[in-house]
Amino acid sequence: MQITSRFTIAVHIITALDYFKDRDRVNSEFLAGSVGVNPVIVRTVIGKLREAGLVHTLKGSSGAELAKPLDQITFYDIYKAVDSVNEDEGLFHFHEQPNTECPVGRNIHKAMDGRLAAIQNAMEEEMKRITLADVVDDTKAAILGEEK
Amino acid sequence: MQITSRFTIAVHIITALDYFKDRDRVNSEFLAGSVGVNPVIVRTVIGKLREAGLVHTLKGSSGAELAKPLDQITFYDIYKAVDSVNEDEGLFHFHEQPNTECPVGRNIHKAMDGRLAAIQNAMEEEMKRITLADVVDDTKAAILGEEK
DNA sequence: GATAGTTGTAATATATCACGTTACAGCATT
DNA sequence: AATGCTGTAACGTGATATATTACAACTATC
Repeated sequence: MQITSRFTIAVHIITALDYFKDRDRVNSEFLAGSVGVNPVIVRTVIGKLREAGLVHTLKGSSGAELAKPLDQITFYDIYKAVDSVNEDEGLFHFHEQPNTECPVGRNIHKAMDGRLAAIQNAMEEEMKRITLADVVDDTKAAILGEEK
Repeated sequence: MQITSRFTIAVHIITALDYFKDRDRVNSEFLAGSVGVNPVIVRTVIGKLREAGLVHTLKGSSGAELAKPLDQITFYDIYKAVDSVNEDEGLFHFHEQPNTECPVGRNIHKAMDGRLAAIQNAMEEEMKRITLADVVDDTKAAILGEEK
């Protein structure tokens, strides 16, 4: 399994919104051209970012504006915004019908739950350490590095 | 998205193999009854564990024997054994066609790759800290705790 | 050594989900 | 008023996870 590409698409979009912020007509079609997906995908991802309070948009009007400075938007914020993992059930899909008439089946869930949560937490804590400023800075540096 | 239930099924199976090790007829049907899935699923999961060198089995003969002590089998070992995440592409599904004619599209991948790997690594390191002995101990303790 | 039990694995079915695509109402811009 | 854009619904499609049937090859037991 893999975490949905909506996550990397969202990071790509925010990076592009910053990079092209002084250019006009940064609409969903333009962004879709950069990301390489359908414009509807871009609009739905931006919709999720808006719901999460990360960007502001105006219906009928091009583009989107970041709601916070880049260094205050973390990978974790985006990961939550685009529903990367099931909110209710968590990162791990537990088999759904362990047999309650078996002592192991009856107790394995509670023996594992805390540890599965710890693993997911370790991942999420690492995501909180990474900001969009990090990615934008590195992207810009890579672009400058191309010119030789 | 979620990590396949084959992971928790594998942990359940190993726990049951230990718990019921002195009982005969611990075949795939018995295990399937405890886990709550089809016996063929049990046999394929055990097959993955065998390929990874975690258990020994004998074709035509019931059950499986652990190849290592429980405290030397980590969640990470099982996670790798059952192919929980795509080996080649990693935990994150990167959108596949960023536009190479766009400076952002051309550079976003390398600006993100190292950070995505760090997140996956944080998760995997946490998995290496948890052993099957931990889960088996807690499961047995929970079973004993029931008796009152 | 014949019989019954079991594994390993292929083949097929089904459900779910990610992503693509079309369509269009409603709002903004000119 | 005309044009462009967003937000969102609806539907299509391919990939994947899990279930299920079937059976050859092997083991255990009598």
